[in-house]
Amino acid sequence: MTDQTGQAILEPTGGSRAGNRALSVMDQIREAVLNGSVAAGKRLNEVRLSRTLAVSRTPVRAALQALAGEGLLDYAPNRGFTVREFPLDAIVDAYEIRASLEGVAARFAAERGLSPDEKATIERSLGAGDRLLERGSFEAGDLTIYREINGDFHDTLLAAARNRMLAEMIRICHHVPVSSSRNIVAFEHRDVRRRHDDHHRIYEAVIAREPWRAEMLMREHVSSVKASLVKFLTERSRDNETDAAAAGPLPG
Amino acid sequence: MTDQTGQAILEPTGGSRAGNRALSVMDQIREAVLNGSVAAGKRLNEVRLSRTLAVSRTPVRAALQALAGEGLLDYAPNRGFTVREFPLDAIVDAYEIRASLEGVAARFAAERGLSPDEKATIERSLGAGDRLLERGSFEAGDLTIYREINGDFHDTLLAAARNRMLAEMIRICHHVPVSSSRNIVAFEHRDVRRRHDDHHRIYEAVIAREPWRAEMLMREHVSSVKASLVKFLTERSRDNETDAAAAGPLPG
DNA sequence: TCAACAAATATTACATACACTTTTGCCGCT
DNA sequence: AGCGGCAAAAGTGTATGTAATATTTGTTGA
Repeated sequence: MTDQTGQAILEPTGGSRAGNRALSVMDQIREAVLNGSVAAGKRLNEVRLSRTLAVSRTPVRAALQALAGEGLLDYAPNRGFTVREFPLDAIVDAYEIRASLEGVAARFAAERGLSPDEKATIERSLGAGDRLLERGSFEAGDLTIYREINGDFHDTLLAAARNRMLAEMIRICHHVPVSSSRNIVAFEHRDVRRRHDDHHRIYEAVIAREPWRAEMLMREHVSSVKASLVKFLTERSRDNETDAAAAGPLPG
Repeated sequence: MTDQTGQAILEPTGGSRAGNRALSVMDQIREAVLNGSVAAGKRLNEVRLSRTLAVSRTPVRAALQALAGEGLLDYAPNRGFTVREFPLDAIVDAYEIRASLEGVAARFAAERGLSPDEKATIERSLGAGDRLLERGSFEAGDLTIYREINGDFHDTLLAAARNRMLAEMIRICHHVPVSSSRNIVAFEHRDVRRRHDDHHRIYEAVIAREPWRAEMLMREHVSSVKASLVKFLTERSRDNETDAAAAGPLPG
């Protein structure tokens, strides 16, 4: 068992969050888990992690406990923490859950109304998307840009829902390893255009204060992303003949 | 500031979970938070807790971390953990979120089907409820019994959904302080009867493999519980003229 | 060759000491 | 009195040692 793989990716950098090594360590471990550099099911060794990250075991333990709370790790008494397994089923289900939750968020936003700032941000996002899609085809980097635009739209609407529990749950859905949106870039222009149209309609429903229509549209919107993902994953697993359980990270 | 209140409720008992003080401490603190014996917004002092519970700070910190992960506590660097505030709005929203999530769970259960054991459990729950409701009025303790019946129904359907993330999120919704179902017992016979009828219909939809109907029925079902809660809370806050922010625990 | 058991090793659980940050409260000043 | 600043106190963050538990390794006997 040469299990020194993976954990070498983690580097003893000071980390971004000053004044709290536990949080910094937490970010680094989460990053390593999300981008797949530590394999699912793998046991995370405290002392090795602390050596690798050049801190003591205490902040490492704190980080592991917090990440278990986020649902990224499993904990078993006297056996420590392991990277949680996310079979393909669970990943697809996570989209379904997210669709439902973001639907509620859209409904809340439509009920509660948007602040001027939020309106401005969303309208900027919609305009930027329109301009990006005008050309009819994508150039290099365009998908990365659209991902940002897409994130602004969803984040702002979620903020307008004004509910912390909802925000945290949706965040958890986003933090599913492998399926994490940043790993998915291989979408076609037509798909993106249709989703951007969805954004327009959702925003109209929110502005028109039509909560249930907003919810329904948002649900359908996220569900369609799920459908694209499934299509992408099945095609990919047909191409390279690895196992279909979505073990490895997707191509960036 | 006489802030030694509340924490005196916690006792240095060995705790139920053997072999792991952190988990035992976690259970005790959660209990204290859920039943309202430590007030919302209050700061949880590590050293005092460790003295009260007769353990060192290490398992206390672990427990606090985990509870923060459950969403019951807030954490701020260098300032420790505080009991999270749940304004009435957030409590009501939590029911809305739960309605959406349990709806998805019912859909999944209808798609995936129930095991023979699960069918048996649910049918037992339905039968027990029928018998309890036959008399037309409640006696002392009947509501407690029905709470158990109700719990069996929902738990079993959730298990049949076969999705861990969903189960954890719904569990979080259940663990909202004050609103925690065990604190709510003041429901009328007619309400319970109607909800039990809901259970029958939901089960029929699940057995008939009608996922979307099951989802819709479950959503409506949980939403109606929310409505009852709102009615109950507003009436209560009209009676005793304390603040309407639902600060104290509800009468058992 | 394999199973069962025991010693050795590895790893986590807990306690505690020290470092650093925040809060408290006192004091002198205006 | 009210305010600013400094020092003491309290509290959290981190490191590390020890105890308890799990895992591996090695040995023995069938």
